[in-house]
Amino acid sequence: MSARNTDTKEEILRIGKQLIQFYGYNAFSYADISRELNIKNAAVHYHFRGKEDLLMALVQNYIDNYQLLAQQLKAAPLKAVGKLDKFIERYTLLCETDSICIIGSIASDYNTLPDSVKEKVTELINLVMSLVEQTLAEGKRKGELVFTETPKTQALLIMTNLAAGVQLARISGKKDYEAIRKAIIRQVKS
Amino acid sequence: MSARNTDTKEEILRIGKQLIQFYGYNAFSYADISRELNIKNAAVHYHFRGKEDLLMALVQNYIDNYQLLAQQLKAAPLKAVGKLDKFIERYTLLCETDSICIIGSIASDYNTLPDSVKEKVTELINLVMSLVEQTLAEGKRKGELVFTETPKTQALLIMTNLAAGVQLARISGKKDYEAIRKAIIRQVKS
DNA sequence: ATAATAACTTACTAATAGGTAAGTTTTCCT
DNA sequence: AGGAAAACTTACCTATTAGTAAGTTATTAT
Repeated sequence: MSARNTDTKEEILRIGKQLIQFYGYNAFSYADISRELNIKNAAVHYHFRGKEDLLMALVQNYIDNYQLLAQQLKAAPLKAVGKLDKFIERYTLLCETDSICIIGSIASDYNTLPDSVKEKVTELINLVMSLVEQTLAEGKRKGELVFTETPKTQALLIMTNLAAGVQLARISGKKDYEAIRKAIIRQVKS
Repeated sequence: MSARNTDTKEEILRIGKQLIQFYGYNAFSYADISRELNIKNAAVHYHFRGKEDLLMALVQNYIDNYQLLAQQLKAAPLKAVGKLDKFIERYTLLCETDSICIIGSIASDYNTLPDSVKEKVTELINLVMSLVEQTLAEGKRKGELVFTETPKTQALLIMTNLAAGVQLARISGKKDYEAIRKAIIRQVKS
């Protein structure tokens, strides 16, 4: 309750995030959100004019979040493998709640989305990709990581392993995800 | 078969396949199918009682198709890389129509599906995974392929690269997919 | 030729979707 | 204390969804 509750907006984003990662964008409704928060449907529309706006805000939220992670990793006294681990950990957490990453979720519904969202998603992907790529490049330069592909390509391989890894885990179990996770590290370490 | 049209059922499956790979399971309706085929909504229900039954048939269709591919590859006078290429080619084709693989599409909507479908999808994944795994194992045994992971893990890596590769291509373009495709081959060749 | 049946169409449901306009309550600011 | 503005609720609306029952037309088998 904002004038009743100060953070309904953030709560909506929180639930929205959960729903899109668990069910997918086209499989949840404003009713799902309002039910969960014990508010009315129109209250959700008050904070986010339409579903498109909610998704937009959600993607922006992820952008902010990954920008923060990028900063933290830059400042952190961690080796490249440690930084990579920090990144991978996010996917491991998703996996534990049978959720998938928002990029994969949105990619699957991509052809049903308005252009505005598509552009924001491109922004998110570019950010995430360059974060991984730079971590890999830096690690290689410092001799902490070893791989033969370009950092960009290696980043693509890792990202796709993770994104589809959490998707696969839903169906064939978490062991497969764990095998993937360990293999990713092995491929750039050694 | 059909009084008016002999292959309406197969046409429905064809369109259904396209729709699920382009829009996703929760984003298409029987109306989309009937519009495309110039038949009425109820005609689709005549052939497939409900959307669940259609999806079920669709997944079974893929199972049949991959079983056929498995047989063809077994009989084909191809080296392991060639067999792998045949497999990868399917994803490359998907990519060209901005479509994604059915496994990734279903994985994204997985938590909205009935148990019956979930089981069939597991069957499909097991089939596809073992096809790749066996191709890799055989290639390694014959000295045609070189990789350090177990065939099972290497198959997981390749499958996730491809599944998420076509998803990513929707957003960030086909060049990224091509980079992934080439890297997959490099990783097991030489 | 006809009866059975397969393949439909017509004409409906009931439920849910996303969304809006107008009114009400709460909080904030002066 | 008294607005103004923010944060809602109430009460709708229209479109679409999956789905069904009953009737119609075409095909097939006898």
